[in-house]
Amino acid sequence: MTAEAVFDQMLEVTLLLQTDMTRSLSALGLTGMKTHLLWEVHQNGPCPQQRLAQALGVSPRHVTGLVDALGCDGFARRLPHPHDRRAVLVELTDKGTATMTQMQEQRSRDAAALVADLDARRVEQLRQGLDAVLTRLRELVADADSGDAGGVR
Amino acid sequence: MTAEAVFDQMLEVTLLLQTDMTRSLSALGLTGMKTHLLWEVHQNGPCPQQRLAQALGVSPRHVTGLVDALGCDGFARRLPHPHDRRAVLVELTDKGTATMTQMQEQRSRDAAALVADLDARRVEQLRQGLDAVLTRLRELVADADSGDAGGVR
DNA sequence: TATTGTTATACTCTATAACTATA
DNA sequence: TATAGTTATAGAGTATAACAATA
Repeated sequence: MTAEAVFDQMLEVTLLLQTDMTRSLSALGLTGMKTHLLWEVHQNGPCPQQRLAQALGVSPRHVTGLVDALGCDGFARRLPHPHDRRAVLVELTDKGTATMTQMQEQRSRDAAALVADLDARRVEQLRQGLDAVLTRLRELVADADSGDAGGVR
Repeated sequence: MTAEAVFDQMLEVTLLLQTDMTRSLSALGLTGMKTHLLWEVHQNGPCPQQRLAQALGVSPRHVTGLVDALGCDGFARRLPHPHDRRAVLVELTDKGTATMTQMQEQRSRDAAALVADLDARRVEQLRQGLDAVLTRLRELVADADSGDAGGVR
């Protein structure tokens, strides 16, 4: 059935995208989590670790380790929080900022390369198809979520 | 640009599919790797660990651990190899076979649910669009591969 | 001598709990 | 008393290297 073909394709996309991302990040000495953290700080500016832990959905302890490692590799550093002496702010170094900027540019190039074989009408059809699938997929995941957490409902 | 919208959608598909898969597998006491191993054996029948290591792209040592864990949880077991006393064959238990069969059925249901909002023509358009994107994506990944491994060439 | 699998060891990612300093 | 972050500890997942049994 065609539905299964589409599902298989999406699984392959998932596999390839993940493989490629893991590999290109590890060439920079980064992991998905470290990159996610860097991305948050790049988007929102200097940020206390507590908030990063919530944004990334990991433990505060884990953020300590992440920031330690990113500090070691020169991507980020800790600043004293101006009003709360318990907290620290994490900010990007020049290297961290440059890395995030390059990543954005690379993403644009990859996006263009991916649909290079399709004319504009086809790309738009693809976008609409993926939109419908994503709507359903979000529902499926949310259902499983509440089923896990909420029990009977 | 629309190309970037499509790219973002594919990233979201990747994220959702992976989140959902990790969660539903862990409810069964499985990981992606263990499931992949089970899948190989389910498809190809009893199999020496060496071949599994190559199929999964992991170290032989890792397969030992995987098979130990799967044996512990009753999904698979080791058999003596009939012709080579160095080797063992890994085969599925009834529980392992039943689990793989259920997974296939669930996959069919999920595939149908995902495109439920689209008529057959739209699904076919989506399939063709994804096909073009996948062709490019495979190239991108393969290029990065040879760039990593093969050097200048 | 080459191959299959295992024992020994280590590194990364991630979590929980106890503790310190500050609010 | 509550909050931010760190120290201590632990458990997956994965790798390499050395070793045993067999080919």
